[in-house]
Amino acid sequence: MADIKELFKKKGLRTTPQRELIYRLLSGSKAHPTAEHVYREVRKTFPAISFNTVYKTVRSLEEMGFIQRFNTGENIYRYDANVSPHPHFICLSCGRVDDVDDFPDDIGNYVHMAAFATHCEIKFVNLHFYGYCPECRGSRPKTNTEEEKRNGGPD
Amino acid sequence: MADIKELFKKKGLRTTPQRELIYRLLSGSKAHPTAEHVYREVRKTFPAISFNTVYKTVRSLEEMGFIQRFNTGENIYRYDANVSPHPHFICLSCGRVDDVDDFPDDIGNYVHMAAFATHCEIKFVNLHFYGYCPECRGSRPKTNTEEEKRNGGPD
DNA sequence: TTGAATGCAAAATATTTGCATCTTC
DNA sequence: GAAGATGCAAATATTTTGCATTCAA
Repeated sequence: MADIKELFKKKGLRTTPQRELIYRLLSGSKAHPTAEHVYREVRKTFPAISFNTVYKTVRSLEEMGFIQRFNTGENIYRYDANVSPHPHFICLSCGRVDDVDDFPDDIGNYVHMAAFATHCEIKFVNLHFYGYCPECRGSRPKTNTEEEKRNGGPD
Repeated sequence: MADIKELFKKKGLRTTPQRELIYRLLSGSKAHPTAEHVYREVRKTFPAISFNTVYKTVRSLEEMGFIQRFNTGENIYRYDANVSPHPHFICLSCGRVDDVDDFPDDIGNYVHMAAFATHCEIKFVNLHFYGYCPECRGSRPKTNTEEEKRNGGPD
């Protein structure tokens, strides 16, 4: 990876120890943390940091294209230093959010299909899968609530 | 459409005038309204209805599979009486949320692809496209902020 | 009549803004 | 030294819960 200081400079962002650590943490994580998660992690190094600083930092990192922000449907923003288009898996039981690296399609191509179908200018795409991870599959409630929900409604 | 009263009964929901109207409004709308939108609409018929009733009603309609809830990334839940899997388009300028009816793929099939790739039990999928609708395309800011964001970051 | 639905109010959760102080450039 | 970043606090927006009253079955 190129020098962080240089990358920041190119985008007009000053390099502060807090900001550098926040970006490093996000770059080194595949957990798709929320601002709160990042805050808790950064405090191990900067105990005096405020949530507000973390929040504003991830916002500017996102605005400058260093990370992407998305929402899995739990009404909490999550951040991802992997800015290339890729699907996510969200476990309905434990809430983990994983990258889906082996999805056979390049979902970047969906953008063109959607542009053709909608006559809109498509900028980016989100593809989210919901279900149960192997760890949760065994222990989740017997009633397939989610499936029933989807299939039991009127048509 | 089958008799609403019967549909509700099948799911153990009582039929109240408010609930019936809320479901009718959602069934007749392609606008993917928020709870607040529904509230404002229902008040035209029931001026005394509380937001809370609307909120609880859409929640139970969702739990019973009559509608689906999703989040486009603006941290507001939206509701859709079309419970079959279909992509959505979100305009980054005016915020409208449209169905993408002519998307060539049956995105229900993505569920199987994701199950194979993730080794998880996939229950449903969300596919969201972000961009500019024809009405907003001309009037949006000259700087392609969103695109720059996506392409200008580090790799 | 009885449990569910409604209406009102308040709590909880997360995001966002204001401003004084400090730091990077 | 000036513009941007940080830290503290409070405002905002939405979702969610509690409870007394009303209503559908």
